[in-house]
Amino acid sequence: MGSLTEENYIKSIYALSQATGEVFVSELARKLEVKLPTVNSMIKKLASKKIVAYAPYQGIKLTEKGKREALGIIRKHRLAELFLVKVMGLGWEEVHDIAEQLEHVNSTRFYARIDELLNYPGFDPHGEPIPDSNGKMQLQKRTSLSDLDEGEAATITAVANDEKTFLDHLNAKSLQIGDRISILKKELFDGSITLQLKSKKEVMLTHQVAERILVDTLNSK
Amino acid sequence: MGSLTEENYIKSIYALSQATGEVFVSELARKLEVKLPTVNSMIKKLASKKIVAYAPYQGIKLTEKGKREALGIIRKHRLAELFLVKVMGLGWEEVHDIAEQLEHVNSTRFYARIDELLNYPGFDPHGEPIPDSNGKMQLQKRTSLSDLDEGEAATITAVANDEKTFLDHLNAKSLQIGDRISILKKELFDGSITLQLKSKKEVMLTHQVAERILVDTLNSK
DNA sequence: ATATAATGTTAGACTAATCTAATAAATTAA
DNA sequence: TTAATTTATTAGATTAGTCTAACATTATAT
Ligand SMILES: [Mn+2]
Ligand SMILES: [Mn+2]
Ligand SMILES: [Mn+2]
Ligand SMILES: [Mn+2]
Repeated sequence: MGSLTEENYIKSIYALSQATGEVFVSELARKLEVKLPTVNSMIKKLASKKIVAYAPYQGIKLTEKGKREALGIIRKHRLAELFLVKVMGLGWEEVHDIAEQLEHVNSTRFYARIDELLNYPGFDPHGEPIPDSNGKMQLQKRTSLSDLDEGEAATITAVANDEKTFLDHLNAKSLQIGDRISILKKELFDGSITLQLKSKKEVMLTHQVAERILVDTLNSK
Repeated sequence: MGSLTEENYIKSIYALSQATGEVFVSELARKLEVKLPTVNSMIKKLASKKIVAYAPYQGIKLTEKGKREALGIIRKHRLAELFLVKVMGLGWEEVHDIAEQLEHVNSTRFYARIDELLNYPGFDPHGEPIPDSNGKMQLQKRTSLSDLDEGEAATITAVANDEKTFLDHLNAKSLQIGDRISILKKELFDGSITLQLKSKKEVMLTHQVAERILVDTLNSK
């Protein structure tokens, strides 16, 4: 087990690499809100621990060991979030910050029990897959709501952002995971979208918001 | 809020001061398993933050501010322990180490919710009083089982030690908080004690163990 | 009352994690 | 293909928390 700081680097490298595969020192510095030389020296340390592969001026890549560590932390984060919602009755908009702390708790027993109480869940409150204890997670299509065309229908499966301000916004528009929606209108000018909910209510979303909502277009009725 | 390290110093100072009022640098060093100069410099820092009062070669005393901080941490520790037992179904012998980590979680919401789910409990799974959000806790008599005489009866109200090995020992002897017991025999030679449980079963305890069991002698029928 | 033991302090060094300033390499644009 | 820009590295400093070695103070025991 590394330090809390190391864990946060590993988690961020994993998150950034999901898109591209490789991560640059500058990206990581931006994400972690530290300066470049700070990241540079931490990366050297993680490289010496065989958690990342790194050669100067090349990108950073997690090793298998690094990936395993990352998935372990992500597993704890997501289990914690679901536990906070399902067992403790907190809102999906307020659990991320607490999970940022709980993900560093070192106790197999604690997390095994959470997993058990939740009946080995596959997804967190934001629709993100929860890695199992071997790091395997269920696949999911991640189509952005902003990529749908007028007339199309879909089910909200996840959100690409855990921040309170974003989720408060969705709460205000009464959008939740699992909701069936259809696209009434898509503005060419600014990409904003008008949806119809199952309740027949109409909601307008800016492109910024829509692109962070992930949907499944299978008519899973 | 101080750092995790500072919080651990504050908690230990509080614990040690419960008996004596004043705490010596050496005691604290022993408890925290660090060397004297380490404590010396940390104490200077805590003094500059007005968390302790300290003059060289005198004892360390928590200020009001320090006491408030200490009680806040103890509150979180004990709420966490009870939550782990009552809501998560863990054993009283395995919760202390997890609570050592959870006590540093910084989230009013998390702890308010635990408090609420447990219905504002007064005591933790080891019988220790839980400070309320103002730092007030219920008084309790703390008579040690080793101070009772032959023939006396009492109810186990608390244990003076949270460690797994000790609690595993009590589990093996089937002793629990709330159990009514009576003293059958007290050996003068080594202070060991033989008890009778309500189930009529007899158990022998060494002095070492008996002195860590706290009882209430009121014949609370 | 002095020696011995126990306890506490100071000085100086180390590691982890951070920073700023200076420099170097790689990329992009003119 | 040189210049400008972006990106990364090195050097050196800082803070938190720890250590060892040397010294100082206080308490205790002849
Ligand atoms: Mn999250
Ligand atoms: Mn999430
Ligand atoms: Mn405890
Ligand atoms: Mn306890």
